Amino acid sequence: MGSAERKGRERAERERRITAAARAIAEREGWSAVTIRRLADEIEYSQPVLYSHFENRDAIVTAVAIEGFGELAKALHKAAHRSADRRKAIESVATSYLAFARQHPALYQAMFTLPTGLHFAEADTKPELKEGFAALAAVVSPSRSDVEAATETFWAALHGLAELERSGRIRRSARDERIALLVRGFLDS
Amino acid sequence: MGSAERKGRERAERERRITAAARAIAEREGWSAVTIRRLADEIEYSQPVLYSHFENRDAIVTAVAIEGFGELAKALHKAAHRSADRRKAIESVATSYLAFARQHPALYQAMFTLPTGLHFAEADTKPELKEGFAALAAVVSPSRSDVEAATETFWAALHGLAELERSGRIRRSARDERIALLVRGFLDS
DNA sequence: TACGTAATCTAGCATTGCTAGATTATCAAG
DNA sequence: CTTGATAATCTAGCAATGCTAGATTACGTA
Repeated sequence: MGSAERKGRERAERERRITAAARAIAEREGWSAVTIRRLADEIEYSQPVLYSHFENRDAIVTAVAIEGFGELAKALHKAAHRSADRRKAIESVATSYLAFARQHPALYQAMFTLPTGLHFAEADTKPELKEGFAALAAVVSPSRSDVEAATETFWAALHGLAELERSGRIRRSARDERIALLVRGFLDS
Repeated sequence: MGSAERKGRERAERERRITAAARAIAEREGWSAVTIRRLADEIEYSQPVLYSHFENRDAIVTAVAIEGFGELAKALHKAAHRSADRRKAIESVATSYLAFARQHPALYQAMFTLPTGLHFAEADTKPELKEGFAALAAVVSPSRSDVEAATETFWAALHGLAELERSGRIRRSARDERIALLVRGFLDS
């Protein structure tokens, strides 16, 4: 009687479709267009069904955000291994980070500026969240004693650049110049 | 017949009360508690009156944000002149910036993460927005040729630190250590 | 086949931003 | 002082939102 397993699979698949729809709509029309009714339409179920998968709307945003952290971690890991030269590796990671934020603005927004209740540097931190941090740490400066603080600072700089660029508060034209400055600041151990 | 002037003053005063109420409620209970009905109650007028002052809710947030940029600029200017030593000046500015973000979280949110349609580095940039940038620029490195890019990068780092700290994604305990790292990165011209 | 449970839906509540149209206050002209 | 036009303000309501109680249907089991 594998019907329970089948139901489980179908449930998981439906949940996947919910987050996928949320992400797609958000990326196309912004998060304010992601309404429960709209998602219900998209998956061809009634609204209450969504609440059997997620506690509330924010939980859907959170699910998308976690997905995003996984993808960002993968991208950063890849970028970190593109060169053996430390300077080039840092630069590659920085460029990748900013490209990720630029190419998935709604996803990035879910990860960092929408209320999700996701925390780091705490006991219940999800693995997806830790991996990205690890990829940054690996490239910052494996030798220095203050790896964690240095990684946090590097991450903050990248996040700030991503945010200020997205909101049109720093010049898009000077992106490379800023990356160069940032990388230089993190080179001299 | 100075009644027109009196009406103008009363109107301005009412507008001031609207933004003040919005800011106070936001700082106490978060921006989601700032509803038009609530503000109308607070100023003891009906809801439509608010729309004779602001086009919509976002415009009220924007007004508060501009107020915030003015105050931040003042704080940074003051911090920049606290020491003649460049290293100490930078450090003072960085510390002030982060303290400002920490002490007025809702205000800072209005300035940077809520949709306001405020831009920089553009023609219609408001003076309040430019002044803060100028205070940062003054301290970064008046000698180097790339002042603007350096200032943007410094600003981004500060903004990133403020945001990641607020959302609990970097350790509060390591704040000073991160500031030290940041300042060192921006010292060697 | 009948029953009990789980899955799903219909219908609705309260709250939101915003607005049309009615009502009241204001003030110059007669 | 009265009148009438204009400006200021309010009442009442719309459509959309997140969310949920209670009815209905589907489904596996005895």
